[in-house]
Amino acid sequence: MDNVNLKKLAKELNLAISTVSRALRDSHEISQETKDRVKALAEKLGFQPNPHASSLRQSKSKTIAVVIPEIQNNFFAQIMNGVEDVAQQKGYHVLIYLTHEDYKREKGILDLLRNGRVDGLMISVSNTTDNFEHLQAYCKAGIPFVFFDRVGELMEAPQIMTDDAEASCKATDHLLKAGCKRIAFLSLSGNLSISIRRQSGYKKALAKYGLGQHELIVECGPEDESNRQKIRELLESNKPPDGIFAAIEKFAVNTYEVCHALKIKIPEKLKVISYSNMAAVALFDPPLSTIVQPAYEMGKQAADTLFKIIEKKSLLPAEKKIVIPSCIKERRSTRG
Amino acid sequence: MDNVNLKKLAKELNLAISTVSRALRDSHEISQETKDRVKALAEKLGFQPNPHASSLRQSKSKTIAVVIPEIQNNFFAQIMNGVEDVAQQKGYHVLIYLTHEDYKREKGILDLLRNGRVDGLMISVSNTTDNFEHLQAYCKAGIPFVFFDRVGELMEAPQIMTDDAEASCKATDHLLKAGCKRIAFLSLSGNLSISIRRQSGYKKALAKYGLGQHELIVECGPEDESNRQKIRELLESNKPPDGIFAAIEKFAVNTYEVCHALKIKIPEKLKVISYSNMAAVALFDPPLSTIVQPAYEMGKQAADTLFKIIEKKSLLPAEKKIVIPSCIKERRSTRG
DNA sequence: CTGTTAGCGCGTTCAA
DNA sequence: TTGAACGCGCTAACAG
Repeated sequence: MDNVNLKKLAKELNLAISTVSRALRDSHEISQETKDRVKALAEKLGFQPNPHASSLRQSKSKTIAVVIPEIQNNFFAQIMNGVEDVAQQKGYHVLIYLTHEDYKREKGILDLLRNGRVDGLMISVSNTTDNFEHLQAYCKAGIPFVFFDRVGELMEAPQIMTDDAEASCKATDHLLKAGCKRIAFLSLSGNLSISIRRQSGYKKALAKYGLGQHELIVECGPEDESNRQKIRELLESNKPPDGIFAAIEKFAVNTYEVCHALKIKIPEKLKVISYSNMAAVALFDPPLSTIVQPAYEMGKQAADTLFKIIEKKSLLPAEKKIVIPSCIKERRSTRG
Repeated sequence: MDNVNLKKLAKELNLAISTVSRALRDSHEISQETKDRVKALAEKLGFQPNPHASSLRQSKSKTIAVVIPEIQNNFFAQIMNGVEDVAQQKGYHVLIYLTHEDYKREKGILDLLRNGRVDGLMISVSNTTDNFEHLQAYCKAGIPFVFFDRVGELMEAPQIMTDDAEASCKATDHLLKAGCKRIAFLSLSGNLSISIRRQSGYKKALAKYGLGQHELIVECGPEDESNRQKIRELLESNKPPDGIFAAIEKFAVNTYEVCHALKIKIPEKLKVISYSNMAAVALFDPPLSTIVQPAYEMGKQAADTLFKIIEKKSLLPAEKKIVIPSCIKERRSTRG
């Protein structure tokens, strides 16, 4: 079994447990010879210190948690990639939790993480989360945590996000320059700060062109069929839009599905642009113009920031709110 | 801080620590009145037992690990989804580790997991893994673990996989029926059992049509540019294939990229089918025919099986090797 | 340089 | 029905 522990090593070597412990941790107060003997045996028996014992002793778990709405979305997958890279390099372990956009689940998960299981956590909140009480507790207790992408703007915790308003403004501007007169914005329902910022960018661009009265916002959600229904109604109305800006990838896919079904030509009849991190959008019919978020980079930054807090390094004001720009990738779906 | 522990509760209530402990675990030897008092205070103070202490005490971590090659692949994302659902329901935590198809990394991760950090683990091995010594150790130690998809066929551990040979045979057959005479198979390099089984299905179908001498196997890897290079050479050779069967999604994407660049018409000049779990392939130009693996189901099954072992339930022989069928989704890329 | 001792917080004896 | 005491495996303070 796995009962190869310090006690066993100590007995085998006729040393005290603490000596073995120190030898393995390269303490300067142990002779080289002893170190060598200890390490040789540890290697031979494949010794691995029991993590729970050392966590208990040091109040340090060498583990962080990542709480995200879903994983079947390239954006969050890339985030995980970035986080895992940093964590693996730091010798940390990563717990993953999915909220499925459900506030209750999110709260339940956070409750479980309040007693030392992890040294810190990063979260992108669910779209049904409309209060932050479950997170306030962490703030007060001084437990390290950071927000990324879907942040709690009014909270003290560090936030890693993208320039949603600016990018959305540019995307809308791009549609307008491509000739659109009536642009619909497919928004993620709920009161997430990113939704609000993306909407505001959209509105700002319209206003700039004097089209403020043509705002057309459709709230979509996690269910494909319901989204398609809404989009179909929109496109079959007597004043259909000639451009669609989808706040998340899923809604662009739903739009394409409806257009294919209704034989609506993109970009001739309808131009489409969307937030998305999927590389394969370049192979869509037609290739989809996208706003690409630097997801991997965000994951890394979020992890780096979290580790800085964990290691009690003080954060500069500029490090408490990191905004990384997204970039627009123009493709055929918005060709003028 | 988080020092709300048994001791604190006990002091506050004028009870012994052990009494509080038992009350919270609903021991039958505690009076209802005491239980109520204890639970009320625990609730009020938001008590959460220290997980490291109980793990240490009970040699049970309530945590499992999932080791996968990458997360930025819909198949593995769906696997995670299935696993996480089961785990969350069972009150377990999920650690995620990415090997990036690197044997060394895989071995390093497994070494870290050998001493009680997790109660069990599931793994889909990297394609550079050609020996299973790092896993044999688990077998011998009797630590619960299961393989899924990329399994170690010769090992004792339970395996959850799909009918690779049959599905690949059917996919090749489908290409042949669509009129292909010369089909190339884009194989994942390395000696994974899934690669071998997928190849064998491909070969079997060719043999059935008396085309055994036309086998055309191209080994691809994780690097896009190198894959595109190989595919370009293949398609520009003097005897180019009229059908391509991609063993993994990535290679189909690479094929499409090359075809778009070379203006090779799919399906007129070249028919393409691929393993893939991406829903958006239906929006490709042209829509891509795919072999879809029941990834979410596999993740659930793998987790279920793992928990059965963890809970010391004996496994029926039929549960030690679970094969779930994939299904073929025909789309325009293979139209005859 | 090495050994002895004392907890970390919990669950589980054994006693009362 | 409750309490006192022990130990899971490890690290750190204190001796020598």
